[in-house]
Amino acid sequence: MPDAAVREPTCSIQRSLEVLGDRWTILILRDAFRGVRRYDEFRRDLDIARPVLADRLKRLVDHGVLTKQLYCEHPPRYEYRLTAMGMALSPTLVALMRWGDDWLADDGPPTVLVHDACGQPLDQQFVCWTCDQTFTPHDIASRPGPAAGD
Amino acid sequence: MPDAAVREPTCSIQRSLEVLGDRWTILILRDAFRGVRRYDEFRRDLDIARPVLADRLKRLVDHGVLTKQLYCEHPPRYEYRLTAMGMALSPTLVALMRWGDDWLADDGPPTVLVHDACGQPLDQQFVCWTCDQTFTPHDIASRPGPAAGD
DNA sequence: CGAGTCAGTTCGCTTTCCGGACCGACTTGG
DNA sequence: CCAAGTCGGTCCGGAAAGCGAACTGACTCG
Repeated sequence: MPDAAVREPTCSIQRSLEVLGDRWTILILRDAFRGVRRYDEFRRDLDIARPVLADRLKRLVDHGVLTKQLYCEHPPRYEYRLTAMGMALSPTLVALMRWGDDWLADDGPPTVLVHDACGQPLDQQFVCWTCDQTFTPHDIASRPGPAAGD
Repeated sequence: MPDAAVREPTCSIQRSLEVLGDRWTILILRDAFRGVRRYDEFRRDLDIARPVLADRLKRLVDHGVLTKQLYCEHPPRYEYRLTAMGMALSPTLVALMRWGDDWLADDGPPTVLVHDACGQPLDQQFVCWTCDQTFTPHDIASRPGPAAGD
């Protein structure tokens, strides 16, 4: 049995958490998906301390999840928008929200996500395009990928 | 002095984060999905400080995400297993993992999740059962749910 | 009997987090 | 021109959380 000395970031969940692994960061992104873009808007909505918000926004920009765009020249004012990388977090946030809906919301979901085209509630599923079917967590297996260490 | 009742979260993401919103908690759950069940196994794998692990396991058990089951009478030994509530976090962890794969893993994914039945990589999609189709984040809308406050 | 395992708890120390105060650029009103 | 207000931050000291090391206690194994 080899020692656990080989503690490298070889896990994608761990890598993701290095960017998102903090209570405020996820809430900032939730707001971003809702359309919030400005420093003060985030601050008022989240009731977050100023230094913490500034730090989290900077981290997210540094990681490429948000961009800082000039929207006013005099005085210089910026807004924070989701990049493609940020938009790609949508499934994660949706999954988190649905879990809260299902297991923590006694009175039913406060907000329901729907398919824009028809207005019906959306579902989130694992899909196999080969078998052309959806399936449950129990039918998931895992195998080493291209960057498998050992 | 802020009233606790007013600050009660009306957002399912926020409620979820009250249970999961901590770097270690997610990693513990990742290990649980991998089949890790015992205190010392978690500790060695995560290289987490003992008091922190004990606290996180207790929190997860208190919230109903894990159960503590006796697996040895003499001496009494327990193992931590995912409940249905815990298993329901699967889409969240899969989404996190895939995001890391797509945006943070330069050399490709270290681990690939596959459909157990056929061995082909799985996909995760938003599904509308009314329109009988999958769709992207851009086609999501939201509306107030049953528990919409104001 | 002594060493080892498993599952914790207790104790200080250190790092990180947080909220309030402060800062600077600019606009608006008088 | 000066005063007040807004926006987007930075700085600082106290509070909380994280951490490693040591200790406990119930058992097993040789």
